[in-house]
Amino acid sequence: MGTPSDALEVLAENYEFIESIGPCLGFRRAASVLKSLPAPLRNINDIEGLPCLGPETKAVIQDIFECGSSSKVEEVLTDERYRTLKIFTSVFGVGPKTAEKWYRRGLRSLEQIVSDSSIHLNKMQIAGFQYYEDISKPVSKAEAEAVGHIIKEIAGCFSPDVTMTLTGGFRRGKEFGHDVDFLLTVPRPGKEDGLLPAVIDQLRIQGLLLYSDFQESTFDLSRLPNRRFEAMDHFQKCFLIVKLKKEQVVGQQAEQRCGRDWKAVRVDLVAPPAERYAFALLGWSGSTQFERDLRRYSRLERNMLLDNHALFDKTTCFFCNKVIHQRRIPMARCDSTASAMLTANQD
DNA sequence: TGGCAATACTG
DNA sequence: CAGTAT
DNA sequence: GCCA
Repeated sequence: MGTPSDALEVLAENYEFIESIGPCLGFRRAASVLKSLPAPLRNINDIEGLPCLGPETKAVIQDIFECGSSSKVEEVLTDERYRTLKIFTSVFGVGPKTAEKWYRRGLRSLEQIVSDSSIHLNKMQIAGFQYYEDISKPVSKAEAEAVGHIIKEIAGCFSPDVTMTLTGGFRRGKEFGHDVDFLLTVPRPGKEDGLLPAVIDQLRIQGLLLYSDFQESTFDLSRLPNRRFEAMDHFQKCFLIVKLKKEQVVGQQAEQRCGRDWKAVRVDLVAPPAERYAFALLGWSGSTQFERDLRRYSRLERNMLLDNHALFDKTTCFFCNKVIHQRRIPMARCDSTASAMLTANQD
């Protein structure tokens, strides 16, 4: 669409495709700032005083106000290379490098890719093509909740006191997403270890598991400036594609005769130790741009290192653990607080 | 003019 | 290590 | 591309 932030995102994506990371980030931040505004821009003067909006982004926004579109953006949108890379990178497992490689070989469509026997796809890309129709469609909130019921049911069998939280875009209030993210925790320390393998096994047994990539991620504290805690923390996650039966989705009729009664959905599950829940929640709530800016702010402005597990103070060489005594803060207030200094937590 | 989030897995 | 994922 |  023709909103200024969409236009800036197009330019950001184009710079990503030509592997020009700087301008890409510049346009991404600018787009995020516009989305963080309480009300849409009325005219070009409204950008006065906003961060991350310099001469280049201003010109684009001005063009949109004056002409209804920006010629630079329109040019990108009609560019064959941009259009092709956009299609290629829309496949799960295909990034800018692979897309570029295919483009250079003269390939222009997904049909050409799948029918080219000299192309060797990895496991992720095979799943990406196999379920492309489904997983490239947006996931509705109702679908996300239906997936939630399935996972919660299974996880509850493993451990009745499991808690499950919908994160990602849906936690930020979005009505649609490209995947569904859940955080799972059990109060008993160490008990979370077997959780995801058990969930994955059960999904497989029920015939609902279409793709699974399980990751045992180890958080190595000894790598930090502080070598006093030699502890290793871990933190499991998995990237899945699951079969969601349409009858499980509230307010949706299984359409008979023509076609399947299910849809493939991308699902990410994360199982941190209860003690790490706050950091995991922060890290998995997004948006991508918000997470980047938060980490950059931690490091550059506060001399701290933030990741999905912890916040480390480089000045005192201590981990900041106060925040694990969680307070319930509405997302909206988190966002506005943070976006006062950072760019926004919107997509 | 340098720097742009940070980390884990696959092949 | 390069590439993709989050 | 924007900023420190």
